[in-house]
Amino acid sequence: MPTATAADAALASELRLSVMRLARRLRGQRAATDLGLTHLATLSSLEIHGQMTPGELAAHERVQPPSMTRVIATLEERGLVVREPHPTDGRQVLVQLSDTGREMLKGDRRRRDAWLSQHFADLSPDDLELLHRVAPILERLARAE
Amino acid sequence: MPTATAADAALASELRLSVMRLARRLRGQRAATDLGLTHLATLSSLEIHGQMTPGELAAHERVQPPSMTRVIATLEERGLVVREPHPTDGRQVLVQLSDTGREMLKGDRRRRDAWLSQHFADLSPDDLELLHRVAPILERLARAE
DNA sequence: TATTGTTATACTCTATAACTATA
DNA sequence: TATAGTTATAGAGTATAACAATA
Repeated sequence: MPTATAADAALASELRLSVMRLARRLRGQRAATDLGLTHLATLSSLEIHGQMTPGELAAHERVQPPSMTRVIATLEERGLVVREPHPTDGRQVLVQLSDTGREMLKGDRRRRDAWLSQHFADLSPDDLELLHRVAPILERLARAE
Repeated sequence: MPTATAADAALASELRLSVMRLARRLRGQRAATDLGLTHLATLSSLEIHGQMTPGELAAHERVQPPSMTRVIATLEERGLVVREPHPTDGRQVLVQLSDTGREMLKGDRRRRDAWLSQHFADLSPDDLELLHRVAPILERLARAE
């Protein structure tokens, strides 16, 4: 049935453009913390999953290991994460959120999302409900193989 | 009512992370054309709106004018757009899609969206319906003041 | 030998500031 | 003077390739 495929392609195109434009917009709002999005996402991952190795973080955030090395270096410089040697494998490193990082993350969350939630005011309750239901779907797409 | 605000903030946080992760994922798929996302969005805008000035394109794509200058230069180098002097205002320039650009855009659309629509296979019809309804909302957010 | 992480290097995208040409 | 566009320059983020340390 070619109709379904064509509809999918049209939806893909529309969704893709919207997501990219919104992402670019959101990227512009990061000035409040002066941390990049991968930095913040990395902190969030550490908050959720506890300590992780650089390799795990790289896989989780979908960046290459050298990129994660740099992200971690920046976070460590600012005292937001702590690096510890792995107890049994000398090659590996364990990264975890510092108390400073945890507080910063918590205190900053409201600010980080201020722009977006502020613009929720323009949306109807139905639209908000829709966003609430669709967010996990976008996350699934982002994490798909 | 603090509940609504807290719920909005939580939704904002969730949506923000999902959108950014999906955007990063989509960015990685651009290899097929080796053109950046702003380049492709610019071509799309020209396809939809016809000829536009660099300033209009910059405003539409939410980038600064010098960035759009470079985007246009790349597109012109590849013969995808044509620059013409403005008929009445010597300061302005009109940019429009070339035939090559139009064909490239058309022929490339399927490939560009292949990754995304391919992953629609993992979603239920209900999820797809949700995505269909949410795309314009994301676009509205992206274009909000 | 294979794996984990890092360093060295380069590329892409975007921004701000300064400049040119025209209105 | 003000506006449209461009050029010059810099910064952030990411990638690949080469390297070091450990398993």
